[in-house]
Amino acid sequence: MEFELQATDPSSNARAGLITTDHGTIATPIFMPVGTVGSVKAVHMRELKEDIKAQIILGNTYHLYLRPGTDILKQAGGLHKFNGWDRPILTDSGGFQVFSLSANRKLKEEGAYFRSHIDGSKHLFTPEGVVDIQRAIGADIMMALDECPSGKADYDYAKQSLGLTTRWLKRGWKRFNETEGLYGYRQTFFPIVQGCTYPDLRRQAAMEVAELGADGNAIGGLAVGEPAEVMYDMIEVVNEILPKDRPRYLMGVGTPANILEAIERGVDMMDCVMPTRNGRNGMLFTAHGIMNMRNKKWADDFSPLQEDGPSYVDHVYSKAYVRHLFVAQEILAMQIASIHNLAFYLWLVGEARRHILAGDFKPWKDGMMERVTRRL
RNA sequence: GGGCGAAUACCAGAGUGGCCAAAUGGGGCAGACUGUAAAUCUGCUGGUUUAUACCUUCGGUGGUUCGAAUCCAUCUUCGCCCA
Repeated sequence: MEFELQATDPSSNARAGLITTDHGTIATPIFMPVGTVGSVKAVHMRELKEDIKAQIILGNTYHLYLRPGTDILKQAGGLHKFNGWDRPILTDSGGFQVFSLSANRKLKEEGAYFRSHIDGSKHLFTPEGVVDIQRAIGADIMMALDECPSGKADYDYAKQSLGLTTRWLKRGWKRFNETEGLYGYRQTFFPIVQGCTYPDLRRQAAMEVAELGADGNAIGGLAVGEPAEVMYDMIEVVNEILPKDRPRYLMGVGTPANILEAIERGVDMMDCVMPTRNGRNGMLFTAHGIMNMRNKKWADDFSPLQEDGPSYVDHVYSKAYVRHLFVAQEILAMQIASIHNLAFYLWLVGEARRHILAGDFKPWKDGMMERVTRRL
């Protein structure tokens, strides 16, 4: 994987660049739709490409390991062949599941013991094993196994957790360098900076991560309960240290506003379930504000979903119709909402990139902030 | 014409003397959701600007009772059966 830094905004740390993988090029800053089990929920591959204009999607090690399992993925020839997506794929390591399924797990030095949410069976994720699984999945970018503590974790816990994450990182990095991809194309491995909301821990983690010299670096453990301002501060602290010539991936973020703030602070890649999950639950993000499609006020509003929206669903369907579909619990409601939200997210980062290249990102972003946070 | 049964909040439907402003489900309204155990979850849903408070409600009217959605009489409407 290569990264070319193309431009930096004159009045902020926002950057535009190009990531090249064996499955194609990614123009940054980029938002990556989440396709946990190998599917971006409610969205076809064709829609992802043609309507949403996704450049890279996520998969999840935890979910794919449990189902369909590495055996099937190997037989398929990797996830790209299995799900029909021939552009880049990034897989999360399952570190976040260790956090979000915390009721069912136990952390030990050797790895994370957990029970399957599907059938209750017992499993162990080690830093090495998770690399092996991601080799089987065939992700272009794989992630280190980490622990993602709550945004409210105290200092002692955060410090001890970071120690574990760092030791796991070294083991995973070693395994990555000792193995090769199974399907004839290159894979790369991103380490993850943890450290909760504590600047000294974040700095320490960022330095340890930077030392590895990986193709790209991730910032994890944010947007997990801490105030947004704290998250922004942590991004600044970490990005001062992470190398400028490698992409920076802020994991699991976020709202359109979060994304603009992160880009301003030098983040290049982001992912989040918000456009799809909240979309399925009736929430639409637009360039003019946020709409809850179940609200009665849309019942007789026959104007297009978003008149100047980037996706065909914005023009074909009216607000009143989409509200009707949500109220009637029609599957189409979720498809439309997911396509709309993802297309908007991709439009947003595309505009950010355009303005970075043009040198006027900061004023554009400042103007957008009020618009994307407004409640319609 | 006769007999039997039923009428409860937006809908369906419990409740058959006080703990009933009235279960439950649906519907409606609002909120939450950030590396997806989520087409999920939470609240509200007679009125009174707050309420362990008061007021108005269980087809209509009139009774019995300290007290009625619940008992009695009668009327109305609907359903079923007989003619």
